[in-house]
Amino acid sequence: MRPTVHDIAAEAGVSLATVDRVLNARPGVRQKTVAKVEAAVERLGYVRDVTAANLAKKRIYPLVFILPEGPNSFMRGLEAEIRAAMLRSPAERTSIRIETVPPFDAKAIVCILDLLDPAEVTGVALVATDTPDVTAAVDRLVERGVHVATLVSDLPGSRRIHYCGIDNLAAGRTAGGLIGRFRGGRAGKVLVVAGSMKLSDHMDRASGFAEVLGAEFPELEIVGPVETNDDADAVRQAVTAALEADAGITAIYSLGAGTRGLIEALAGHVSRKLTVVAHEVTDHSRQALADGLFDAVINQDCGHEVRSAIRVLKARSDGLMPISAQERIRIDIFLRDNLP
Amino acid sequence: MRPTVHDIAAEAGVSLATVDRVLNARPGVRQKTVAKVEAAVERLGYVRDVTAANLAKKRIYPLVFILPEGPNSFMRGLEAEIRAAMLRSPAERTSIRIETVPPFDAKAIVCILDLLDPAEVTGVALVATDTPDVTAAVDRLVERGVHVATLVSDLPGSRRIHYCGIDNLAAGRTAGGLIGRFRGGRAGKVLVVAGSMKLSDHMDRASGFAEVLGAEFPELEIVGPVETNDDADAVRQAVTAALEADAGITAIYSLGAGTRGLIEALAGHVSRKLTVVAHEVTDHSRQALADGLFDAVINQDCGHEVRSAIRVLKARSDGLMPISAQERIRIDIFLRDNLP
DNA sequence: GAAATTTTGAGGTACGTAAATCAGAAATTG
DNA sequence: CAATTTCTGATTTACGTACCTCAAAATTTC
Repeated sequence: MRPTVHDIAAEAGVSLATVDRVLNARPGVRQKTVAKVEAAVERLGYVRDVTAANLAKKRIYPLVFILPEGPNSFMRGLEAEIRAAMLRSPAERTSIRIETVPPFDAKAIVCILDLLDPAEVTGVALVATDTPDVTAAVDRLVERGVHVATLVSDLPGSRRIHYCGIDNLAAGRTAGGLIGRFRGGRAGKVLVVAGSMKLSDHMDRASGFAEVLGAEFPELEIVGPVETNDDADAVRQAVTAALEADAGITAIYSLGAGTRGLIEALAGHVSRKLTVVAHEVTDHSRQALADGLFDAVINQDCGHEVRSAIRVLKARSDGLMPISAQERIRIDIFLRDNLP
Repeated sequence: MRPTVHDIAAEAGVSLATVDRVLNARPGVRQKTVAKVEAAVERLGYVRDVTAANLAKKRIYPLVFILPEGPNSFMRGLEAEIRAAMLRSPAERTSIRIETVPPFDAKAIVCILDLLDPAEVTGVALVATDTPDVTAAVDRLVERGVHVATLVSDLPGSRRIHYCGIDNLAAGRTAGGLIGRFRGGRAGKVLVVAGSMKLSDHMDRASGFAEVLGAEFPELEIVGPVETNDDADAVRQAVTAALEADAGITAIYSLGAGTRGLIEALAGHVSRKLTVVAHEVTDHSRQALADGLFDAVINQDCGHEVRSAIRVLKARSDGLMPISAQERIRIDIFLRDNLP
């Protein structure tokens, strides 16, 4: 049987009340006595029963998710997963609020972060552009005692406790490896379509992609990246223009959103037999895979990301470390043959 | 606030004791009263607080994992994950026992299953060959009230409550899609190396692979599958023999274990520039990817599988349904570019 | 060394559920 | 209608922890 507070009290030769004071960092215990209790905890290998503690505390974890509004299918899928998690709130002792902000609007994010009350929120998960003001706002919030996790796109220099998303450098490299192998050594140009280089995930994907093409597939030349702000119409126009301007383009790597626009542009050039790799499984990309318009789609499981964010934020609020392997978000590769 | 048993008692106009009798299916309650309580539960949307219940019950979940012994790296990785889960046992209220059996030894599995005492075990997760005697033993165990989950390889006709593993038909299709695209339309033969057709996962992979090649890549002809019982030496001999016998082989799909043998065989034929897809990331396959000997490795995250098995078996013991999306094991595709 | 302060002990209640006892009420049986 | 049997209520203890109060002990301060 695992030891309880009673065992600690007996082992340390103090009363239950003192053990409680030490374990919960309450004042009024001499340093010498604190050491005795801590030694007993160490000796017996005591670990607080979090479920019993939560029951006694009637603890709930108030969490806030911040993500962009708008038609972006991936973000809406993410939101759906958050809503699914909200349905499990009673069982998981969470209380989740969703805040949406205009896409690429750093000021709006900063504003929300600064208005959060640490007394009312224990953790925040946010999808953010990697700009200095957002990083600063995150750091201010962490300073005020709120745990912050980044979602989908990281803020590398910030004090966030965890990043819930895929390794985007590896994702870009994967795309490079796939396109390179699919082209089978034939020379040509690859159009790279991105949303915004202010998003660290897009930056990383572009870097990883360029790295692999440079190292393993020198016969492929990169065109771009063109920035579209993840807007489908902008993507359609940019891709159409590029394809018409340059007959040497034989492949496309779309590392951002606006997949609908990409599909519309491709529909006008079916004869080109382009190798296409895009990101995120949505209704559109799924159909494009099935139709043979896309060769592969790189995906991140947003359900996993949301559940991971909740686990990590809860664990940190309890002062625990999460299972790191469980929190690693995998890079999923879908071909038409393994669509779920 | 979510309703408690007290609220149910008040709402139904009965005592706490009666609510308890109904909720825990204890005898001595008239059908009419049961209905009253159930109606109150329905009206208030009561859900039992599992953590409080477990605390009161001092509940632990005794689980048994059955897996093959021997040098198979994947199985040893699986065992390592089970041992990692055992370290979390105190917090997760599990008590896990590992039983190992000789590989492909159906009788040994049957023997262990039949000797399990339902009073001492609530759930079993096993890696098994798909043979009628194992299926029958699983059904007997389920009949005796033990929850059974299959791990890695399924027992399709059995009464197991859950299969913790990838969709192997889709995995085979994925391998087909990858090899087909990597070959870029060039005709040739693909050697398929399997462990045993008595394993449903190997069967499914072979079927999926053949399906995609037949439908999408008719220029590729399948040789095999050759069966090696997942023995590395047998794999080496089989692959070496096939490569020497047939100069038309341009690709290999290794859908079972014994990857070391495959690598040794390939080392003697580096000039052939074969397209190779294998299963499971291990030290060997990781090195082969890095060396460019393998083009892709299809993987299943055994940590996820173990955690999923534990969650499912626990949930079923509590009469709950797990989050199905969380329990779907993804097919991971690794290129040298996205190795973790 | 008395007074003030800090530290500690003892005991209780609570969280939501499980599980038990025992007395009393209701229904069924003869 | 009495004697059973079946059902129900009231109450208690327990799980492991949190948090509270009050008194007693130990320590520090003057």
